[in-house]
Amino acid sequence: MAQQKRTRIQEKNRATILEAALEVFSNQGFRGATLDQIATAAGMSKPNMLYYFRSKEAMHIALLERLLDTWLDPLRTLDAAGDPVEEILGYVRRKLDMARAYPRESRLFANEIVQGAPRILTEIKGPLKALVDDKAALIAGWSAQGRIAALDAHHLIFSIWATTQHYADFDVQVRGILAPKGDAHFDDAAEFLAGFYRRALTVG
Amino acid sequence: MAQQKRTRIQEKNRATILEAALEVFSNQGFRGATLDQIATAAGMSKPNMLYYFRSKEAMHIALLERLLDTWLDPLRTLDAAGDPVEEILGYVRRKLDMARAYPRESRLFANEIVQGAPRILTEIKGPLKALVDDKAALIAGWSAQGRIAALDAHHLIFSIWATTQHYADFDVQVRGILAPKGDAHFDDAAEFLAGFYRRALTVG
DNA sequence: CCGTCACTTGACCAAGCGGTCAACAAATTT
DNA sequence: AAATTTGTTGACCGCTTGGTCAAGTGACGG
Repeated sequence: MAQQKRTRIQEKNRATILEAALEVFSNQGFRGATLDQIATAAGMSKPNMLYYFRSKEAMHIALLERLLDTWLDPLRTLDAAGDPVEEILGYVRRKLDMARAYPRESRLFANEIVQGAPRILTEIKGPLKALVDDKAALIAGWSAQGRIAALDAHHLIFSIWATTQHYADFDVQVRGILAPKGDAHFDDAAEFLAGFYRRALTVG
Repeated sequence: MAQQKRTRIQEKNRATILEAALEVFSNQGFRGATLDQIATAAGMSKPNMLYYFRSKEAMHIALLERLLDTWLDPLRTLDAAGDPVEEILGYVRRKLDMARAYPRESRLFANEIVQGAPRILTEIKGPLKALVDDKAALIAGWSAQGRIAALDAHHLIFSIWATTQHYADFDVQVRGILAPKGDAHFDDAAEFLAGFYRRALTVG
């Protein structure tokens, strides 16, 4: 049943369900979400929803799998041939754009990790670690050549994840503190991070 | 009932329950935690536990209240009289020490915020915002005087929160990627962040 | 118009949940 | 040592939850 041909109705309904599940899971967490909430958000009956996904967990797994792919794209495009500082700044910008465009995906991921990543730990230790190690080696090379400041590449990547995803995951806190300023805090963050990382990376 | 005299037994049992509740809430989130889990962790019966806290939510609120106080201490000690760069670096170090010493508290807080901070939004918009605005003004002053680089003080504070709490909240991810390295990643993080923030803050 | 198969749902169920209660045990006061 | 208050728990309750099932509807080829 893994890779069967799917009808147009199946394609559409599965997409509708995942959209609704993302909305609910990202706001309430896995345990906090209920099938009734998701069914209501998807505009269909609960049994019908379970006709497309055999369980609540199946929806969650489907979402996480779909997520990891797109989530790592910004890092994949880090180019060994480019200018080191500009490459890393570009990565920061792409990651922040992603947090702005897909905050629900970011929170879904955060929820999963904070609670011990019970469903994607193997993905983290496998493909994710492999990609990060690869790009960290690239950055470490730049650092060793003196083309960027001397720093630990893994922790640099962690800091980029942390500072960018923070604006999606901790959105209510950011808004609460920045209030009554408007919705421009993502633009302000982009400007701040650009200057910040440029100074931190530039050698000498 | 707010500030009644409490017997020694009450003092001890309430502490035991909160310790158990912190353990469970920080790992499973509010909805994911069950009273039975907490009661088992606390080594007492469920009704007895509810004799000390009238509801699950009461435990959660008690934990969050206790948390916010200590959580903001590192920021409070930011001293206007000190050297700007060293003061901020000291804050980074204290915040990271806190993430290392109290990861459960950090995850409890993260869980709450990620899911919209339903129980502490007023605290965030009130006392937390007040303190942050105060210290941000101090940092902005340093920045305007050219004693640190030109940057947005609020976003600097956000970046410090993000980079330090990341090591507590996303611990499994950090470990998964850094494996099979040992437990020294907090020390590595401290070294990385020190150099990183020093370069980012020092004026050109 | 019949058979088949994808699709849909109201009604239902068993398990897990937060919380109550009555009865009992242990301290503490008198 | 009686009386009263404080601490403790097994049994239970009503509700929510994830998931099932039987019965149905609709589409479509022959």
